[in-house]
Amino acid sequence: MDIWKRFGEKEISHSMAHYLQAVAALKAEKGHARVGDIADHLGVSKSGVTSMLRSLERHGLVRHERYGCVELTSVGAGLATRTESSRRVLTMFLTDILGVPDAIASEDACMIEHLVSSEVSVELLRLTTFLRSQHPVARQFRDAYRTSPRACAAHAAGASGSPDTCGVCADTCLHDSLICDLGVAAART
Amino acid sequence: MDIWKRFGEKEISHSMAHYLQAVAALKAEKGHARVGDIADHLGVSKSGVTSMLRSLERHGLVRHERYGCVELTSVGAGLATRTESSRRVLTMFLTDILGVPDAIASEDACMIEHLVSSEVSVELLRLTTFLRSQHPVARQFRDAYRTSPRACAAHAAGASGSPDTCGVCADTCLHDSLICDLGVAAART
DNA sequence: TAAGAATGTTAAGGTAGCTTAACATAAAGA
DNA sequence: TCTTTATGTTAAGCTACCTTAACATTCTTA
Repeated sequence: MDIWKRFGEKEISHSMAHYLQAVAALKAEKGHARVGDIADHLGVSKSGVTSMLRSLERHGLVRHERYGCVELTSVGAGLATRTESSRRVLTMFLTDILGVPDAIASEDACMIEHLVSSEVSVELLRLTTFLRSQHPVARQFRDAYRTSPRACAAHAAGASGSPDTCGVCADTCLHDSLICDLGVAAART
Repeated sequence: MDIWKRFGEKEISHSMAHYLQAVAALKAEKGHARVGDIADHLGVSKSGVTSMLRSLERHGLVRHERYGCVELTSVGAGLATRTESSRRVLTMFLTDILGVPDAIASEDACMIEHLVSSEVSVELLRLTTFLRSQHPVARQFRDAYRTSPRACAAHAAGASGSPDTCGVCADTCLHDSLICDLGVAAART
């Protein structure tokens, strides 16, 4: 049970992913990426950028010489592209298939874009493409799903929760536990 | 464009989420959670547990007195349950709907369980429940989806990639960019 | 071409989350 | 009770990522 510890061992951190994407975006937008541009783009200080660039350079993801422009290595560029693609797929899945509001979809996608394996991203792309398509089954799905119950079917039925009928929730209703109001903000103050 | 910075402002961090789940699991399993148990369960040092408990106490998520047992507050317990539920829903979606291998599904779910909003978790539960159900449309979906093409349909067609036909990929094929071999490990050594 | 503005780096410091080593407390047994 | 063992805490130090303040370099322009 040690998977959780590998969080810090991912190929790139959340910050690194966004620095790489910033460099790629600036390069595409204005032809070059400089420390100040990156700082503005990400809303961090220039000194923070300098030190992150040192770290990215150590990881072989960018090239940067003192007072010069920043370039992505091929590995860095690949990572930037993959993260960006992952974010796009996630966002589209969350909005178009799950029907979550744009703001929430964007935020969730931003948080997890760099943590989702390429296997999952690819399958998510496949599912999203399929369910958005003109395939007759996809059309039927969209019609039927719109009216599908919001909560776990077995428990939503109200009938003293016969758990066996719900393979997802098993013995406890996941729906309720997912939406409980935690009031963490209040606890902090 | 500052969503990305709120990564560190989530109600709980990855580590905190797993500490809370560990306490809940130990409490359920042996009736109490002590520092050593938590350390063993998570594979960290006891001193690390002590200091994390101080932090969790500051956040109002646990109660802990010197040399005593650890208790979850109601907020902490709610957070533990929600994270656990989120993980279960994610894992089931990834394995049963997307068809990703168990090991990858577990790892991805572990990484993002605490980062996914409850809105998304709830909708994911609804979708998973529906697609696993005996609803005729769900059955048809399972039959049809099994043979659905693995790549973005428009690009997979091979035909000089007419992008307009693929609403997901737009101008660049996301499928290819998601699976590129990055060789980051190699770059590190 | 020298002054001033724009840009970039270094230095020092803060939080989070981990480590090991040394120390403190509690529990058990002779 | 007194000692041994189990358990928990403190101290010091590490990396990552951010900050501000001070300093260095480069660009621009008069």
